[in-house]
Amino acid sequence: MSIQEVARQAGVSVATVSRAFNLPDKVSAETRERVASVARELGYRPNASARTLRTQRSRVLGVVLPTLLNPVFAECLDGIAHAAAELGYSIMPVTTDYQLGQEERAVDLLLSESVDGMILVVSNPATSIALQRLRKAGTPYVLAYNRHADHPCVSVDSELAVMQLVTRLAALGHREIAMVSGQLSASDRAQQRYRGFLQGMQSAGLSPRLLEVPFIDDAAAALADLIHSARRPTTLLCSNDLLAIRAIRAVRQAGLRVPEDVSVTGFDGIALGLDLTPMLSTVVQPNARIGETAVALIVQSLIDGSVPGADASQMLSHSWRAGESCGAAAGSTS
Amino acid sequence: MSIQEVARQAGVSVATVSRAFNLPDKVSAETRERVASVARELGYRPNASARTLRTQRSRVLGVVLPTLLNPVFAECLDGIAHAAAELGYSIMPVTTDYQLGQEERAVDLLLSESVDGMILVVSNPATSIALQRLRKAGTPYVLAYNRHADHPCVSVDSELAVMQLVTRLAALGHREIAMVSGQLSASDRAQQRYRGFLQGMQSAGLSPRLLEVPFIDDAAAALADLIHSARRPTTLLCSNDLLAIRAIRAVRQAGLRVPEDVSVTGFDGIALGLDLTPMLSTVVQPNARIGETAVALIVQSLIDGSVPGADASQMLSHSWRAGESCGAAAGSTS
DNA sequence: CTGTTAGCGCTTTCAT
DNA sequence: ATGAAAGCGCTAACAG
Repeated sequence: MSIQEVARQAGVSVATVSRAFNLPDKVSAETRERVASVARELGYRPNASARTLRTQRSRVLGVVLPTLLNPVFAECLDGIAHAAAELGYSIMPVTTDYQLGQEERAVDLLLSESVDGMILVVSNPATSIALQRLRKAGTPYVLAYNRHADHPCVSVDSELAVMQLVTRLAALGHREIAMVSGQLSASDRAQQRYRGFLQGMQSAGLSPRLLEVPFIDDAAAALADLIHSARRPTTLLCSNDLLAIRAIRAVRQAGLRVPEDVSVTGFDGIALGLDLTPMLSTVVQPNARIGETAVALIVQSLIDGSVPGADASQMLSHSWRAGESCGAAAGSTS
Repeated sequence: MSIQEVARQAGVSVATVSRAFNLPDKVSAETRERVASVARELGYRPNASARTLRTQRSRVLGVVLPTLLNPVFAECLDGIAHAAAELGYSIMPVTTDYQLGQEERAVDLLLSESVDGMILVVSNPATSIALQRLRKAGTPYVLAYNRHADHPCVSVDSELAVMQLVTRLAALGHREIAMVSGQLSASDRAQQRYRGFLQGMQSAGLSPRLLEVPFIDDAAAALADLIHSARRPTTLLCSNDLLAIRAIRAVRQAGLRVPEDVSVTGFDGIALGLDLTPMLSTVVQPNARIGETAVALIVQSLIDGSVPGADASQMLSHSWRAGESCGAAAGSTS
């Protein structure tokens, strides 16, 4: 079912059929309707590859993200999908499973697919080879969750958010606060959150402790050790919600209560946290809006014919969900 | 950066460049390497649209699913993404937000994009207009989670799974079992699960109760009512994990314990359920494998040059995750 | 083993 | 308002 066939059956040229769809007012009403009706009858669907080849625009946005198994990214992708659909774009997501090599493969793949732009969540913008190649290619791109002075990024101020959180915890009487994080070297987000933790603890005059859990599957055991350690933390400040949920379980498995014995906080604001008992106390990122904003940035640049620069970066505001997994420090009078 | 440029710089014809990449053994080693090195230098990337237009194969699989906000579908899409990547395919997902109209739009869009095949989760295969159109178009497709005699489906035997679950509950002394479901008319899965419930209850000689929650946001209130009703159920058998998680919260908000006072069971087997406390007792579907299997079916048909028929349907095995949210009936001696 | 060439379906000047 | 024709980048006969 090509445009040729429609043209033939409608008794017009292919150019007219094309115009009837793309530049309706350059075609007489009569012709336009005849073409439309023939097209409908034949079930004609314009061929996107041909259009892409001819116009050099695909109306597809590439998305590179670590995994769909973490609801943070699923929520973000959902936001991307909606915003893209709204603006007439399709999306082509590629997961990297947190593997650097996959980032490059993903970018190459998407460049081959002639995507008009890319949204990516990389491990570390400062060192990403994929990003260098992408920039050289000249395809518009925006980073999500990442934060770096040389690239356009949509993110939240993680550092500030964690500092505020530490302040809040200190006010609740917590003095033994341990941060629980995935591998710090694995992502700039983790590092930013950790920096915020260090600063916050310093401001509060508290000494920081860190539990780094390189492999997520070891989290339970590592957490158990921490909970049973000599100076048991009164708060487990987790670097993300998934970790926090595991931490809550670890605390309870140890026979302790959350938040009465140990407070647990998360970071991400995944929707599921709202339905847990105790409701997850966490720093909420506007995940869907991060995705939507990234799409808006890309599409705007497509309209302008520009490429988003670092100055296009947007810092979206985070918020605190009080939840129920965080309370006053045990034995505190506050 | 086109194949022309590479050809020119390498001093060969475009055909030879094309061969060097796609049919390496039809080209002398020397030429092949020269082409490869020129291509590398120039950062040449074959244009997928041109190839698609020429070969009539895009190596893209379309995916139509309700939402990415439910981890079930995110897990399935993750499986699809991995299997597709493994086989050299890209994916183009479209979400429908459970809206019938969106299913048609999604299918049309993906047909326009010349996807080689589609994997879809529709509301109801029996009545789906999108499916009719898709079949007429002749593009290979496979349904996931859906189940229907006229279409190729990858699913689990939901009916059986719920029957088995009821039997298990009855053995634990539960007699007041209420099923909690989303809108039954909204999906064939919900209906199948409900049928399994009815059959199981009948076999056990128990009288079924149903709480249908049309709008998920009303779940909390509706569940609270049910829990405070005259004959409080000893088990809330939920139609999916998200509902079960909300149910657990509702029970606790009512000042009751799970599972001591009320047992709660789910259906789906989302990974997060493992980390909850109590760990979610649920019917586990192999979500990633459902996606992988669907991909395998499509790709096989692409190789065969066939279109998967209903006889290609696969029923994957489910399992029961005992978890901790389901226990013996209160006051039961078993 | 390599080159020439047609054409996939579409948009877009340039004419008329 | 409409048509003719070129060409986007690639692959696959076909010829040599």
